[in-house]
Amino acid sequence: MSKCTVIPVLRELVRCYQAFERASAEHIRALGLTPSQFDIVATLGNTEGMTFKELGEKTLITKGTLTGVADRLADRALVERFDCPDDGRATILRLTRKGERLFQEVFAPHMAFLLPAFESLPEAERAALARRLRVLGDALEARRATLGKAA
Amino acid sequence: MSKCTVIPVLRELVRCYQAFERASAEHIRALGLTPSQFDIVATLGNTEGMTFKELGEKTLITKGTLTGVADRLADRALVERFDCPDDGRATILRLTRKGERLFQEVFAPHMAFLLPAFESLPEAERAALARRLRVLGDALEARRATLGKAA
DNA sequence: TATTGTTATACTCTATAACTATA
DNA sequence: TATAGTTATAGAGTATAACAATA
Repeated sequence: MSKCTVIPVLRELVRCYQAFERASAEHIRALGLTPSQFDIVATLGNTEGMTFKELGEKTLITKGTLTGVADRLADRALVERFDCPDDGRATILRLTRKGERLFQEVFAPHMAFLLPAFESLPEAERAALARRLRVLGDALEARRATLGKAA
Repeated sequence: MSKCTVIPVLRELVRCYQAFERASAEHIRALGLTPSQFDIVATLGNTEGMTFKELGEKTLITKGTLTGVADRLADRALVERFDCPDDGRATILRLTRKGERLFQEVFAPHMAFLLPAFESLPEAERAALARRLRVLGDALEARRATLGKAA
């Protein structure tokens, strides 16, 4: 019925995200990181580290792939593994000091670069946008959860 | 200064997009298409076809990669190439009848599946969301355009 | 000379399934 | 038995640069 108001939202969501991706891509590659590697570094930033399982859930990267991505970051001494004290099967991945430094050195300039774009919306509208994206995001996650149920 | 209202928008944008991606991924893979291939099919859907150049601009896929993705779709007879009448250098890619059929058979059910999630927002809010995403997307594109200028 | 698409290369990501070690 | 992470494999995507044909 109201498909006519769904398509525009979807189109703008994709377009807006892609614009963000595009604007970020050059910054990321300048660091010598792939998008997946950046995803990991960004997710680990400002945390004490987390298990591969958690990391996989947050980044949409499956565990087999994650091992390889983590290996490449570890080769560059940006992340390190250590045993999870709570569960002998689990491994925790966290940024090394070098990784922390990269994260800090990169994020501030990156946000500063993006900031003017976000200022195209007045503050109140930004808040409203965030709220609605959250509602829609929750609904999309709930919708997906129905997939496993009845197939 | 107002970084505190930027981060939430960014986080929700990413999360919402990823929720959409996740919800779509299983549908797409059920067709035996990769995300990039789906991207091409979706972009070509309801068009007369377009050049590789246009397709690359719309999908963020670089020309070298595009050749390979198009080849794999052509192997499955979902797309076909023909010479651009206006420019001897250009090649137009378009959906075959089989590709059109796939597009039609896939999009209606896919939208029908996603629809309930979008109905989590009343119609007026959906329209507002689309408008703000558009403003932000435009601003992000404009921001990116400044990159090439002063380096 | 510049542009369109292809080719070649080298690497990364990806899904999947089998494997290990813990639980 | 189930779960966390690794390994192995085969295919696909990716950036880049060199190339042919056309503008």
